[in-house]
Amino acid sequence: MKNFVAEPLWQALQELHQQGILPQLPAHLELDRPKQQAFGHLASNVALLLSKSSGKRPRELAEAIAGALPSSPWIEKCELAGPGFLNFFLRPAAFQAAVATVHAEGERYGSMDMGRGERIHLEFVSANPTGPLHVGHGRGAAYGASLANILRFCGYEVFCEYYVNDAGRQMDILAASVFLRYLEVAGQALPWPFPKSAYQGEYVRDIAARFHETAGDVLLHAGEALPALDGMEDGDRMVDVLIAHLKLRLGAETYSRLHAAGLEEILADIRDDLAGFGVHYDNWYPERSLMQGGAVESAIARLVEGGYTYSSGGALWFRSTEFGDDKDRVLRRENGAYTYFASDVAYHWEKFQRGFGKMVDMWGADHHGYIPRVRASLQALGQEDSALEVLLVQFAILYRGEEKISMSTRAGEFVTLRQLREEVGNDAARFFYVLRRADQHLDFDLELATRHSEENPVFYVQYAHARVHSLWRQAGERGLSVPDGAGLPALRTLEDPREFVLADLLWRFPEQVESAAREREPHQIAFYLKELAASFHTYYNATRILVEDEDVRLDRLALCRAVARTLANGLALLGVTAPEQM
RNA sequence: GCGCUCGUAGCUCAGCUGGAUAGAGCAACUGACUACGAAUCAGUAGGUCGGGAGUUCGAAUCUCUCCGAGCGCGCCA
Repeated sequence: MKNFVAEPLWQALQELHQQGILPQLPAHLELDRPKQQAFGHLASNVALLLSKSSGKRPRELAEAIAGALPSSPWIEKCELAGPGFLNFFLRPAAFQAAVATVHAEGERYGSMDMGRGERIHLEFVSANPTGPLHVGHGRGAAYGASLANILRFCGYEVFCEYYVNDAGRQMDILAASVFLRYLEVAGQALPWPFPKSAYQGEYVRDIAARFHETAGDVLLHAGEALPALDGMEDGDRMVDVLIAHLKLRLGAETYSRLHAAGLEEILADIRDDLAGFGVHYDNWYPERSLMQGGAVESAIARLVEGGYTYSSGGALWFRSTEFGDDKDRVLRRENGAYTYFASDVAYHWEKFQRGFGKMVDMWGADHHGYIPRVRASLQALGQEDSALEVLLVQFAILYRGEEKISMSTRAGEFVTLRQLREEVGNDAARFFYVLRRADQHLDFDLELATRHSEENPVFYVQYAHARVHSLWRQAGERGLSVPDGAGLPALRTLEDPREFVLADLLWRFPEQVESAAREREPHQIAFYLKELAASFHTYYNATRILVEDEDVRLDRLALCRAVARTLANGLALLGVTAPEQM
């Protein structure tokens, strides 16, 4: 729609440029939608921007531009206003064209080819598989999946990946936790209370019980001489002692069986949970494969060859300070083990090797201090700084009424994503999650969400969609003719200002999608949908749609149907259903 | 202490690469169903955009500085 004005405006500017009145043309044209009706449908500030380089006063320049505008079937008039704004008023035909465009493009309305098939690697959630996903992870899932949909809609080829941290110490702690519960299941009492630094959740007990069913008592011997933990502080060292004991007593093979039992079961649960939430991945990337495939060694070898490393205190360090990081970072510890950072360097390098020139990572906001070092490593490995984009997602803060609920995975007192989905439903959860900018804290009040779920904005939007379909049902019952898509009405009768407001909003959808994609902000779609639904409800309450006059009726139905189509397209981007009845 | 993010109506939040009188939803108050779904709508009230200074035709938006909040600063992941 902006092209209706942008093209003639651009012609006028070029005309003045050739005449020598404008020494310089703007890099791009910006058209605003003024808040006040008196300022027209679209406004340009180009005269204000060009006044300096042309040495002319803004109003004088605006006048010249207005005079050079070619005539257009879409533009009613162009007025000068304020310090030098150009205010454009559109003809009804411009709005009527919106309805026809929506119907012509259907499910593809709002899509575009901005990305031109560019490949984007999108990594999100990637929670450690040490327990079920909680509501904080749900936010990342909803945000990432919606962003993937939006980017695909804009012509990008998006590859979604979940990075599985299956190699770290946290997994060892899980294995130890499962083992202790296993002893209890087998009827063997622990010589000390279950450690607080181990995973306490009920799910650990369940995994242990199933593991006992398949493995039997063959691991029991390792529980016979458990290390004395008396007097030891319940913390990292205590679990390390336990892990060391287990590895020694069980042997590598049996230990890895125990390790795998926990990992596989939890991972299966996470996959199932996300799939049920409408979140799909193209690949699940195990951290262990980096180790086993030698990717870590080769990435680090590259850093060493490039002269970006040094040894100190028996450890291998990366000079990340050369690329703006606060301090240098350890890649390989004194004990020879690689750090988590080392595998992350390898992981990002490996993504690049797979042909992804563009990587978008979504991390919890508490990881923001981690960005400079990863960015540094990519630069040291010769990649463009812009190759990696990190989006931070604040964790959701969960409330039950006034009471804040803590979400420590180890303590096991968290609300799972699965529980949330069951309580409020997928639609409400998906919509609610993207109703805020990702980098803002999200207060999620369970009591409100469960008790007053009908107050959730998602119902407001879905209701607007259902109302349109209700019109069709009504028309059918009364034997009235309805537009059938093939024979779209000419839309001559649409001329109510409220109809133009709606049509103008329909025009805005593609612009909003583009903006959401560019800024990586799905919440823009959610806000847009609320606005479109509100305008529709207003129109619906003020205007009778199913009137006797057939021309008017068909036009209004076509407009309503275009609204429903646009609502459905937008909801689909957010992974929310568009019901025809509620 | 250093770094990142943030501070907009009673509450929760929008505000598009600075644009013309700062918006929405809840909550409060007043109205609209013998009418296509009242899960809705119309209206009233509510803000020195944390304080101050600067940049310019023009600042919630950019810069600086204070105040306040959250997070991060490990040979953890």
